[in-house]
Amino acid sequence: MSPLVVGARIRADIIAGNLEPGTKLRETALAEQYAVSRIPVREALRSLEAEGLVESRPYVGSVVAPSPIEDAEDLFEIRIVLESATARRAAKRAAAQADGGEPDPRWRAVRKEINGILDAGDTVIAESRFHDLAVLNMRFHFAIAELSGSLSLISLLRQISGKIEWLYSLNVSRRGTQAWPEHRAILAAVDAGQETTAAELMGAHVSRSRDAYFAMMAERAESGTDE
Amino acid sequence: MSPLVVGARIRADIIAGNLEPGTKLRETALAEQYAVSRIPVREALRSLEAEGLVESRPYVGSVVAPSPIEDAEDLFEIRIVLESATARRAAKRAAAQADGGEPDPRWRAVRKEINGILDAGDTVIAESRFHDLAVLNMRFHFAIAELSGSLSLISLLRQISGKIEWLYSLNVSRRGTQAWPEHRAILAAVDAGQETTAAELMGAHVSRSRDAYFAMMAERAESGTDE
DNA sequence: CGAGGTTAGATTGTATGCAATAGTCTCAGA
DNA sequence: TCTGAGACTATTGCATACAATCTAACCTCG
Repeated sequence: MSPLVVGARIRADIIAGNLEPGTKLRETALAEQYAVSRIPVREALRSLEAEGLVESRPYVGSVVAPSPIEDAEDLFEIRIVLESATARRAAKRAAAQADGGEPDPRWRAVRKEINGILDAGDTVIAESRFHDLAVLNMRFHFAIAELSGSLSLISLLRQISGKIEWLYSLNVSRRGTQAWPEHRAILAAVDAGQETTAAELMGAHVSRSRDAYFAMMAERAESGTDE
Repeated sequence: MSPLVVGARIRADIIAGNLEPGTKLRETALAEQYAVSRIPVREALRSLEAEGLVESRPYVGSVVAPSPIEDAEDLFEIRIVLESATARRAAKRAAAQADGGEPDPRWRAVRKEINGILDAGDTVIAESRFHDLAVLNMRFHFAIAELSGSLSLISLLRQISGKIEWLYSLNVSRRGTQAWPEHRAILAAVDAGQETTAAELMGAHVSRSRDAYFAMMAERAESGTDE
């Protein structure tokens, strides 16, 4: 087990629901579970605390934060604005590079990675592997954020997407299949340097994602088990 | 020197400009500077990394992140949506409590703290202590977020407000004096449980703050020294 | 003279052990 | 029986020590 990945494991356990909100996170227990010492565990907890996934109090300990279900609407609204911004900024940088601005070497690498993501998504859809599609979806959105060149926006996306992912964890959405092709349109606008178009497409894309989420929740609520 | 406060000290040094972007943050040096061991320093760096104030790479180290000046517009836009949400949610909870819902004991404490903040702001304005006003301003906005009862929104505000503060650090804005009375109007809407009014007032409030920021920047740009 | 490998130094990552604190349980007293 | 004070225990906070890794200088070889 790699030691720097402890944080990712705990985060995954929280998002997947293996660790329910309110669960006390004892450092020694986690250290033993992941076969490391308490030090990496503590650092992981600090990161998760900053992400809002756990709550910590000095000399008392850390507990899993309450689920963000109550905040779903607000989180989506913020995400719409945030991701519109990343798309707009990415388009702006694309245009700048086309005009012969400073040729960021990482740009081409990320841009190439996106092609791979999109192709992989097509394959995964053909094989109906929905969980993998969710991962690819996240990677696409983060890659666009990386193209924006703004560390601020990237770190905000990290924080908010963790919670959105948590929202979705209960039941995997099947919207991905229909929404996937929209990514290519967004990317085309980015490549063309069309800032407003890129922002609008991304905003609409995320907005539809939100609508699908709430439609799904409503359906779930009707179908009975509200526990 | 209290040891848990190391993170706050480093953050303050970054925001104040004592540590310029790109500066390498060596753990031993920081530990010596604050008279603690490397452990609390490392935990602080993890938090700052999650906040986007520091960039870290394994076995290489941490450097101060680039200033978010380029992202000012996007950050303000996100903040408008975010803080409108906190105000709306706070108003919603106020109405729920008035209707005899579960009486959160912390609510009254925070609500009382806000009164103190507002009064202190009046005093500070009378004495023209602008730096203290900026601190009180932050505390007001965080207190409203706390009334919203949403940990997700609070942690997002923490992250984004750190960057907004960084934006302002170069030259203290004087808008605070004019904007301060708006806080009472926002609070009144919250207390009355008027969700949409609270959200709109907060949105307009933050929006004017943004306008003031850009006006100030434009003025600075005209007045010559662009470095 | 340049390129590539190699070694030494510095820096980060982790483990162990001890100190400090909070929560709890017990027990005496009213 | 209830209340409060005090010690006890579990857990977190931190310092020291060692291992792993990166970077840069240097040396060798073409």
